[in-house]
Amino acid sequence: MSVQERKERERAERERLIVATARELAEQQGWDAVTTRRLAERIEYSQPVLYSHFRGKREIIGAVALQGATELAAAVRAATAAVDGPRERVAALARSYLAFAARNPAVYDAIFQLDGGLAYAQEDTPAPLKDAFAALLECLGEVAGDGVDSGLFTEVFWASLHGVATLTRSGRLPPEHTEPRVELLVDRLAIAMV
Amino acid sequence: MSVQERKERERAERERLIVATARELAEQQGWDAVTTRRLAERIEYSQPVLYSHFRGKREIIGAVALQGATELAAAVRAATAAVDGPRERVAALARSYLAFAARNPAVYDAIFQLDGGLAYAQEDTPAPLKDAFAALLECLGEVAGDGVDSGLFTEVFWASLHGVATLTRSGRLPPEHTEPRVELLVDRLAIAMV
DNA sequence: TCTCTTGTCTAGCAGTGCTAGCATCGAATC
DNA sequence: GATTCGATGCTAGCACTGCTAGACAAGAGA
Repeated sequence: MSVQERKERERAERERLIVATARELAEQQGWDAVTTRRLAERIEYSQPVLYSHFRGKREIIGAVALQGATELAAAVRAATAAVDGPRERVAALARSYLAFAARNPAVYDAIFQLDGGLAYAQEDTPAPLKDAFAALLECLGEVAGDGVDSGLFTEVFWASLHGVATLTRSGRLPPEHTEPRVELLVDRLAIAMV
Repeated sequence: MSVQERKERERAERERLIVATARELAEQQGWDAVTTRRLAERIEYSQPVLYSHFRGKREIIGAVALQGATELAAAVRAATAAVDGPRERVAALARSYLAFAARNPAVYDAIFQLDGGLAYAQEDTPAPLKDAFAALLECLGEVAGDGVDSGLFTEVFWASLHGVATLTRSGRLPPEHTEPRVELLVDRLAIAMV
């Protein structure tokens, strides 16, 4: 019994190591550099060990995405919690979202650009993803404005942030004017109700 | 002299064939399926021929992107030209943009997601890309509102559309409510001046 | 007709994700 | 303590990727 428990513990520990290493490697050199060979070498096991934990590279990306979604939700909640006034709260949300994307580009890609084999916007969507959307909704719901569904509003605001984040990072938007872009988005989209 | 001209003509024709075939293959089976071997087979030449026209796969993607940007600019201009009123013009622009992205997903990716080795938002940005942005600016500039730079406004509106387009296609946004999302974006962002 | 450039092909490199099958280690039994 | 035997990680290899060196043939010009 105790032997089996120890083995399971060690297995779980190794799985964490794989995910952490994949994430680290992706942030350092991009997802293209995360090959099964390199990853296996870094965790000091052979390639087939990876496949005893994950079905393939896609699932590893998915695992990083779930971890990242949890952190993104926490970051957004932390950034908005102490802010007074709906307008300023939304501005804080936008800034923290873009800061997360800029600081963790590989993780952001895992969540929102790459195929990690995860279900989005469905019943069987993993909890961390649902919760990340919920974190946005909590703050954005109060500025949707009369007659506008808070879910729809959250989707649109989120999509706008996503567009700014991805276009900026790929060099399609010059990075200088991010702050006025955020101001414009918040001023126009958010309707602070009394 | 005439011989050389004929050869140049044939070369240019083959280059068009490569780009068209790459695009077709990408739309049919996704960019992952566009391998140099498959592409070479489809154009009925060997792989090295591709490298006598382009430095590599990246440049082929870039060529598809430039072609697509030209078409996108034309589509947006065609959709907005005959529409009366700034508000409705902007709505037409948004719908035509999203329709282009939905109808040509591989081309859209080549322009806005993949690395085609092109310079964006700089002096040496290729003309088709500059012109596509100009097409957006022509229409969006008139609804930027007082005191807001039309370039900045165009960037933000474009980023929002880009977010909706990409998140919808990757399944992260449910595809059903695209129209109300567009309505919301247009109503909130665009300020129709008198 | 012969030469020589130009252009295309075959073959191969180093890398990718993934897997079959062998070897070894260690827990459980006698 | 010796022995079985299942779990587990390894080596080696598959079919594929982007890309390139070098052989070879076709055709223009003398």
